[in-house]
Amino acid sequence: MTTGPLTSDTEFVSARRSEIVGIAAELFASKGYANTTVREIADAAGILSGSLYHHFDSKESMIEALLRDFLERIDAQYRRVIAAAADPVDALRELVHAAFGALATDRAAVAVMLNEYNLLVQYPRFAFLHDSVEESERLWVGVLETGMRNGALRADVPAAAVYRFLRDAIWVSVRWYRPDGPQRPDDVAEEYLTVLLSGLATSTTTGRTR
Amino acid sequence: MTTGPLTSDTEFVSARRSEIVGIAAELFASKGYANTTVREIADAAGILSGSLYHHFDSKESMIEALLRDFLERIDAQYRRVIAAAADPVDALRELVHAAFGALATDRAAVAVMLNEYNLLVQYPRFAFLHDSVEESERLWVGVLETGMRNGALRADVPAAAVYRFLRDAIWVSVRWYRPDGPQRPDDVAEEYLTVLLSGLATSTTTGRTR
DNA sequence: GACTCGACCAAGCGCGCGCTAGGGCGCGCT
DNA sequence: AGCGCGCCCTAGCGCGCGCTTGGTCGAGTC
Repeated sequence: MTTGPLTSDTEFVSARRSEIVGIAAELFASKGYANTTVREIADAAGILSGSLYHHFDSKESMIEALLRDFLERIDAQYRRVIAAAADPVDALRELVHAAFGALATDRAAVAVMLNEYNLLVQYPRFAFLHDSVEESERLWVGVLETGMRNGALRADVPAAAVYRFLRDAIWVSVRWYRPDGPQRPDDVAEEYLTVLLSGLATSTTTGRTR
Repeated sequence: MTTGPLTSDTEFVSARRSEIVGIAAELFASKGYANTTVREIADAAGILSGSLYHHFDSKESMIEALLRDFLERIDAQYRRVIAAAADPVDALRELVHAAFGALATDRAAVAVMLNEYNLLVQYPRFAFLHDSVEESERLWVGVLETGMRNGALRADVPAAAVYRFLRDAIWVSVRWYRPDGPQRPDDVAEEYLTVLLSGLATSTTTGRTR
């Protein structure tokens, strides 16, 4: 490594390149990957389209860089909060907060992940998406199952189903969540957790099965 | 109207046209609208790309026909189950079942709606999407608020937030739900309703607020 | 038998896309 | 002063896209 004493041991990428990834991310998030042209990305970056190819060898590698970076950071974050949690319910709470936190700090990346995952994951180049999603599932399901075993969480619904439910409900709220609005990510997380843990019904509700 | 005595009073469209809409829907759902070419749609229909333009005047009008039809039917379905319900909780249960039912009968349309809504709604031509989504929200929120007022549902979370949470969690399950799998739509609906109404926590769980 | 009409074919146009090749320019290092 | 290199420009290639135009064919109607 010849990145000098001030850089970390992670691979060095130019600041300009990271900046362009962020610009592309915003466009991908708002109009979709396929509907975003390299000319639009270049315009937004203040350069010509050809100049993008000094930093990337294709449009695909822009979205790849974006998603690799995001998934790596969210995975590290999940591991951190699980390690620091006192018990499974606490871990679950912190996981939900972490996911909503990502909604604020990485809004564009979450939107791109949500919108383009199904398309991209079909190609070998983006197999890492599938790996990362599976790894997250392993972490969440582990927390849920521990909670079910020790009786803190109800065990009559499969942990994997609960996880899918949660993940989707959280990620998809990127569609309407506005970071400049009145609600902080932690507020939304608490709202979700309230419904998730205690349920919508009151004690007067009859538990009929239809 | 000159559609003959056997057709309903709804606008007549040729059977072939409807068939092609269905074929296009599958492609739009699996690879995205922008990534589906008119040549692929024509191939799947067994004709040449130019021949599509006998039935439609553009690729856009195919997705428009698909979504108009779907939204009209789901709206009618929502109204039907609300009118037939005995109380708000019953209505909520039936709404959830209806939404999951649409997942089975109109999988492609739901997927297209989920994936392309944000893009399409920006164009005046697709303003009807926004109208229809607002109408659905009105219906669901009405049910939720009635339930909150009469004490059957907890009232400390805004009805609109609960609705968004529910809608998203249900629709997005089109990403993993397999109609040919072991789970019937009603099974999944019951699983969702269990968590939704009663919550994940058991009585031993402490209700800490972080 | 003449006519209509819905369904499709044959051939290809023009545009905008992702991407390329080669060159210019200034900053920092020696 | 000279050089290397990171960054960007100029100019444009070729392909695949949505869509068009004019025509063919067969079933139904009187």
